[in-house]
Amino acid sequence: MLSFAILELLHRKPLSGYDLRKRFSGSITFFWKAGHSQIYPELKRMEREHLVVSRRVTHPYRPAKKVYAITPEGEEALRQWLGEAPALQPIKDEMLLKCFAFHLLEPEQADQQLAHHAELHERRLNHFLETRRWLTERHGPLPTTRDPIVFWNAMTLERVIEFERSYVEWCRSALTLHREFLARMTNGQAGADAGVGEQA
Amino acid sequence: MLSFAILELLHRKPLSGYDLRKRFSGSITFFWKAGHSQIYPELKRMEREHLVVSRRVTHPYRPAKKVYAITPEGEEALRQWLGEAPALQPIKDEMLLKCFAFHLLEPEQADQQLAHHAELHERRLNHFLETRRWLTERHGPLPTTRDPIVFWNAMTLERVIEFERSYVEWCRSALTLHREFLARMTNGQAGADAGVGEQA
DNA sequence: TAGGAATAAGTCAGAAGTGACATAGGCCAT
DNA sequence: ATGGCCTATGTCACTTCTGACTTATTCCTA
Repeated sequence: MLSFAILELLHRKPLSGYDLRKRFSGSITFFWKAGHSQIYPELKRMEREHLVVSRRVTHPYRPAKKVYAITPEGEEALRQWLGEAPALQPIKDEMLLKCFAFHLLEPEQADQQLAHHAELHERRLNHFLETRRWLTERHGPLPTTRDPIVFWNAMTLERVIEFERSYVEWCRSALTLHREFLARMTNGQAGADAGVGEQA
Repeated sequence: MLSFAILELLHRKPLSGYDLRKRFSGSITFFWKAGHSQIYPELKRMEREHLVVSRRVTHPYRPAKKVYAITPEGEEALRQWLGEAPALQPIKDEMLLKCFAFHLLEPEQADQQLAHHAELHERRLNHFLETRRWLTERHGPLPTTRDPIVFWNAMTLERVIEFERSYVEWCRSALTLHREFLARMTNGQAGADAGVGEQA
């Protein structure tokens, strides 16, 4: 999988391992991330398999770098992979796993965690919104682009923005519902089903 | 991480490896999944570390099973983990990675993939909605529960339902926008910026 | 009576991913 | 001149995860 992400980036423009590393912890992080300890060995493997070629580039006052470019074979592999329908991603979310177990925690601690997580996602949301602003400034209003690359970039961005937006919303609504739940518990402590009767 | 998911389930009720495996490919799949080749060794490791204890249970007409139960040490570990704030999950989604590269594909192929993916997520959404119906039938309308376990179960479910809903919506809107994009391309082929003028 | 499904428990090789460690030159500020 | 940051490339040990293979019993159906 990582190899295809690399191929896609190299298809746009030849890059060094260092450049790739910056992308995988920067703009591309929306949908894929990788550390440099994964990238360098992967590039070597890909060169062995002729998907990419490297060229040594020396710079008067910088360490030499190896700039990788995609080969026709690499492009072929990329297109082939693109044609296959991806399977559903399994959802793996530590926060949800914890949420599932929150009944073991003091209610205030659960609230605290929800509030904190809302903040984390909101921060990432703002980052994505900024990226969108930046994209719009460079390429004009996105619904009118004529560049397929910009178009699909924008579509990808929309998805992660929507993801973060709905996550933040969920945290907030869970907080509200939890407070209501607690109020229900302290109000009519006696009858186990009092709340149901009141609502009906 | 897997160990905490296991501890949480064992806290509810002692289970065999086989039972756990069913949960990790069934109801619990919303937010965590694991194969049995992960579960069995993990249980052994956890028993070595005294987080769980196993008891051999023989059954007249079934293979013998090992039923695992959480220990006080295990519960302590679970509570401690629960108290720590989880970090943001990195988003890793093969579909989004492909979407980012769709400019390399024939437009019809991109449409096909989006439509197919919408269907996959819709199917999962329907599955979650059914789970919610089932939960409501058993425990009454969720906003009025008095059981913390049911409450947090419901909250977790709400999140994954919202996730799937927004994913399906995104697929559909991307499809629509893509068709508009293509129309814009074939309409005013000549001027590179004709579309912008028309919109303004 | 043969085969399939469900119950039950594993192993193992390999891929993927993480975090720490290692090295090295140049730039800039204190 | 010393320390910290940026460029630049790597290794290594470890954990996690995946998919395939293995074994055994019982129950039901064709």
